[in-house]
Amino acid sequence: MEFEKIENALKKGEGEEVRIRGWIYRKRRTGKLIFAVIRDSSGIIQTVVEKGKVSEEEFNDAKKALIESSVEVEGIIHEDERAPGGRELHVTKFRVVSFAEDFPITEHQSVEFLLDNRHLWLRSRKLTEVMKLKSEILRFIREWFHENDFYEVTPSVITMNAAEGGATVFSFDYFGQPAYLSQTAQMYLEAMIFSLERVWSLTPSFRAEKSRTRRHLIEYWHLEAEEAWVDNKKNMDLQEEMISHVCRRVAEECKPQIEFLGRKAEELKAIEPPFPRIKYERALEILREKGFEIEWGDDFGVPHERALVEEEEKPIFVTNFPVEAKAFYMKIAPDGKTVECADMLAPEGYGEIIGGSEREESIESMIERLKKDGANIENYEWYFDLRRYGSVPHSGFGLGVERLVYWIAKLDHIRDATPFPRLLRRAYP
RNA sequence: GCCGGCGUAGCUUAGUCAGGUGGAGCACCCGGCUGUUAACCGGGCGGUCACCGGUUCAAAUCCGGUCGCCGGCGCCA
Repeated sequence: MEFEKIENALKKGEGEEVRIRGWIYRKRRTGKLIFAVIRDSSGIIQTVVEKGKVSEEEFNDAKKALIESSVEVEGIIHEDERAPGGRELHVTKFRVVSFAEDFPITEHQSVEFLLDNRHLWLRSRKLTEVMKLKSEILRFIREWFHENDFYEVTPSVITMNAAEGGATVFSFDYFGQPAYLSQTAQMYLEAMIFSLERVWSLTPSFRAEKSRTRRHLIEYWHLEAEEAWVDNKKNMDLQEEMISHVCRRVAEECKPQIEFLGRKAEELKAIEPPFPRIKYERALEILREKGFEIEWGDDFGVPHERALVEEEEKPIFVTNFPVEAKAFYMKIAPDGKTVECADMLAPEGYGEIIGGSEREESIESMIERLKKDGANIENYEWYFDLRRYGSVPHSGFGLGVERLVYWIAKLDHIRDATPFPRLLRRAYP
């Protein structure tokens, strides 16, 4: 007999024989009966081991086996209202594959202890559901790019460019030369649009900033796209279509995962184009009406973003930030003061999930802004070549995958959107 | 980097204000129970009170310092 996934075993009828394998999730004993709840990747089922119905040795093994012991179990499915879920497995054969030692995680846990034991806490229901959801979100993202004529490309994560803005980078010795861990693949993607026109990539990105917030990871999965012949408006159209596609597909296919996590499928179904678009200037007015003291030129902090989206049900775009608040590669707008950029802020106060812009084509304008930042112009020569040989209008955007998961899964901290979070004070396990 | 909080058994904690032999629940072990749902009942095992120094007859407790973690801000996706 083949092993059955627990999900399927639970669908079998009264009296049917099944064989499952997994880990002991909970165990209760009462005299001659042992109730062992078994979990595998698909779900959990209560098994009943009764003295006399299995060999003496098997009964004793079942008695001894602690939580998280791995087991193979055969038995008969019975409907019983006393069982969680109304169905259980009456065991005829109980084999312990490996006896677990005392499992350190018990009913009361602190954040610190769970992070120290992340490798074990990944077995919890919550993280299991989040990891399944993340896998599906990535699948839907890939689905959308494929349907919209994008090529998936694989840029390098090791770079000589100390990258954008003033963001801090991790540096290391590359056979005697200084090199850095990438913060963005954007410039490499820009190079590739001249052959592939529409490209996207999924890479790890690294930020050495000492950020201590619930929405920052030191290492995160960065999804970036770059599109030839596309301006900032069309760029926003693409972003809202992609996000809406992912939300709709999650609502359709991941209902058990999201509802376990407290996110209603209807809330995600309601996410569809168009998303509200407001200019930075208008956002300033809204913030001032809400009592913030904020000057033209200031970038938004967490409280500002939260205030802009706390009452929204869909994500919003904030466009046309002041030139001095954004990176050198963003195209300067006709007004001369702002850039053709757009930040997508997730609703319910979750804040920025995407940053995008139309790219500057004037080499002079970029050099001027890079000099203001004190950057070494020589490092950008190859990038300027992209403007020298048949430049075209183009735009792109970058999305923090964990931020998307954080919002969709309604998490209270981004660390739970990734299996082994790298945080300011933690890179173990 | 700044501000705040916390650190007592494997885990979660009481005790710290007001110095005087560190208690409990969970986990684990032993025993009991033929329908448990975080099972229950009885017993047992388990402590460098984060670390270093000081005050005191006496420090988990008071004082000084160090380290670690958490939360918020700043910075950023």
